[in-house]
Amino acid sequence: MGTGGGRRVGRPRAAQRPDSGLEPRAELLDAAAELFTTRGYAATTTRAVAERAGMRQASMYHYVTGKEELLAELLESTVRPSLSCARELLADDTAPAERRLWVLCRTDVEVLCGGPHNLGGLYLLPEVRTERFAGFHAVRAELKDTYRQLLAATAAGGALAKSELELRTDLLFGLIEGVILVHRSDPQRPVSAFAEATADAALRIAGI
Amino acid sequence: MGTGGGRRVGRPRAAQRPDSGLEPRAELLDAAAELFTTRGYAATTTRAVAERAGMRQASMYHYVTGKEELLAELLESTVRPSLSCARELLADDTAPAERRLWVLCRTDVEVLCGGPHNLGGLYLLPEVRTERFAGFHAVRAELKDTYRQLLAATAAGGALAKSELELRTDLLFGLIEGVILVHRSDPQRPVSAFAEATADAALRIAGI
DNA sequence: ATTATCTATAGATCTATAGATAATGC
DNA sequence: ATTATCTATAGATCTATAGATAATGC
Repeated sequence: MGTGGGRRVGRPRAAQRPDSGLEPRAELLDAAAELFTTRGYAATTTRAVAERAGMRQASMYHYVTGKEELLAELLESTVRPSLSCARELLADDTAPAERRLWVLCRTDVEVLCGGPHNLGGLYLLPEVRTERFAGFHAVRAELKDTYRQLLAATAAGGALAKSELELRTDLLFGLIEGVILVHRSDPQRPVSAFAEATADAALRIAGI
Repeated sequence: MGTGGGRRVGRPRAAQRPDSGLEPRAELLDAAAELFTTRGYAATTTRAVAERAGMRQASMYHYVTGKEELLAELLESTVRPSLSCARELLADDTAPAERRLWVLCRTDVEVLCGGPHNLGGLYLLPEVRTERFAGFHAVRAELKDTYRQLLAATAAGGALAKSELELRTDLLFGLIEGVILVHRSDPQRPVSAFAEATADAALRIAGI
């Protein structure tokens, strides 16, 4: 028997709503993603998250320890697909580095802007800088380092001094992480074309 | 008699501290800038702002109506210098548009990254999207439009179709607004050289 | 019996106001 | 008298826990 449809163990929910088909924890993550990105993390209460997920505030604690856990999981889940794509591209030596860097940029933009919520916006929250999110910072650092290595492997990048390479990596990665700001200014633009245009721009920034 | 030194009317403050030389309202704005950018707007309490400004929580209400007013004023004060610079550059037809656009980018980055606090980071707060900050959105829109006009006045920009021009303006403006993210990744970098490098990158993004 | 949920609530905030107080100014 | 500040606090939250309840499963 699947998740939906069948009778569920436990006291029924007070507010019955159409079955989303998601596990309760996924419902909570989904609700948190929506609220954190639109209202901000600190401004979102546990009550708002729980009610949007279809349960009462207290029931949320059956699945997560609190708001922080939701944010930490959302952050990491946003970087991980990009990171695994980045690792594959770094290992693949059949294509030129310029092309692989372009593909990485495009993929990243598609992930960041393509989802139902602007999850990429979470990177920008000031709260995220704290120690609590060390796990996220670790995967993010590894992703950024892959950008740096791919850039260094290009013809133009290989000729750069170390500090110049770092600067270009920062600019390039900054454009990609900040792309959500650009996306916000015209959400109607089709994501696939937008991702390609941004990848073009990213390579121009990097001086390729 | 100047602001500092002389005896002041009114009950003395409970916690005497070295005179900052600022008016009380400016002390509050300064404290708010620091706290909003580092901890986030929603996460900052009126108490934290007031105490950092050297007064008790309740005393803050003698100068401002609440947190929102502080944020609104900080936002507008960050854009206004850039906007007046932008207007001058738009009117000045002695220099080529390419050069004027470059100068605007450099100035903007210096303003955003040069201050004692990363005020530019406030642009990114989700709370800012609400109606309450319409004044800020108006000046920001005018600044962005100046970027667009300068870009359209360049040789490369003049050749673009309307939608392509909008896209390039969005990318260019997005890099500048998001530059604070890049600055964060290495705050040690000297601002003036960083501003020039970013202006170079901005023009490359725009396809110039 | 086990489970997922509920209701109720203690304790910890946080905001904004009321009213007192300690200066200077006349 | 005027002013800038203070202390105190009411009212409104918000979080996290305790304990009750209504399902299924055996």
